[in-house]
Amino acid sequence: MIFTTKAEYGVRLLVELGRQEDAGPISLKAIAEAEGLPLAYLERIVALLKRSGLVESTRGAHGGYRLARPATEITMDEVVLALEGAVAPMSCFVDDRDEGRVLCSHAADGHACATKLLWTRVQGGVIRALQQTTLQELVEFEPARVPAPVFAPVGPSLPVHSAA
Amino acid sequence: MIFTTKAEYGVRLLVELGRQEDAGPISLKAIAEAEGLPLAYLERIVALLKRSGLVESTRGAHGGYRLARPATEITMDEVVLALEGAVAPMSCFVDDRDEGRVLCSHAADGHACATKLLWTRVQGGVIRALQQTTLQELVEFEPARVPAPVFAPVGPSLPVHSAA
DNA sequence: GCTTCTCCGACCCCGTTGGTAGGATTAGCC
DNA sequence: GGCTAATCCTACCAACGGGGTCGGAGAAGC
Repeated sequence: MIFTTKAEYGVRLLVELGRQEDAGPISLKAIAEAEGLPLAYLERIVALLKRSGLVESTRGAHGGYRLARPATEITMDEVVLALEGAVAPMSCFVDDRDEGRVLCSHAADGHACATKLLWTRVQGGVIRALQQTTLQELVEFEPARVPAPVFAPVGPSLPVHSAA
Repeated sequence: MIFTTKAEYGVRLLVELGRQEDAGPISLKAIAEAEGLPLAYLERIVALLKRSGLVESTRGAHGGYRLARPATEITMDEVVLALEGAVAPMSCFVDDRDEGRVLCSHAADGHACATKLLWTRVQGGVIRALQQTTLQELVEFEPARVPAPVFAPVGPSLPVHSAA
């Protein structure tokens, strides 16, 4: 599993905010009820989004959350980064920003382990997919409770399937 | 984290086998020592590879493992599938092969949740990366203890770092 | 001052991961 | 036939992180 429920819930939360972008602040309680998610858990999730500057909050009665930027300018790589921390295929990838070298624990003597090539490609694929998706797209994908079209592939046709 | 150590160790094991493709069967003990991995754990991992028909074994003295097919014909999506099970971005993606519909737990009423679009794209990116990488490539990437080339980044520059 | 919110930390359950232990089976070799 | 080197197989275990709850403290509207 690539992502945890933090990413799932967080994205759904943002979609909900994006759907009513110019209404006032929306309370977590409303979102929790609309999406059927546990309120207390959402609190912790939205804190991550706030810390990353993706949402803003108003405290007190009639307070709530709103997007800090228009939905068209929020890409999913920021979102997932805020929610999950790094998007890394392996634990040895967590901190790979030292002059572009990716360190693997077992490759400390300067030679790159073969798996690095693979994980790097995978990571590239994930990040590219995230960067190319904006919050606005997701909002438009499911504007309300309209029965969705038979899932017409938006974007490029995706050969998605476990090969099994 | 996308993959666990099972994938990591399993791939390294296969690379080791691919590196000596036409020698006789190679014992796990030799691989464990060469790669610095726990033997008992490798046993369980290689069992997964065998079950999927990626390696063959010879029991008894001077026995060991060898690739069931040439390294050029082994793609990483098979390998990862064998080692990790399905490659799914979210738990609701585990079994998505019923006439192309992806089921999310909370979207049982026929409407697709917005996040599905995102997870589908991500999954596509991962699977594409895995399919396009063969074992042979990895073997050639690190044929021996030669210091690796400076590792040109695949894809766009990666803003990968933990924000936490 | 009450209510409705956001905020924040502590806590807890539980499945999975990573790894070990110990043995049973198979097969080459003297 | 025995010894030994290997695969096999099952059970067990500790640690960690994910997922979630609880209780309460601040902030702001009415």
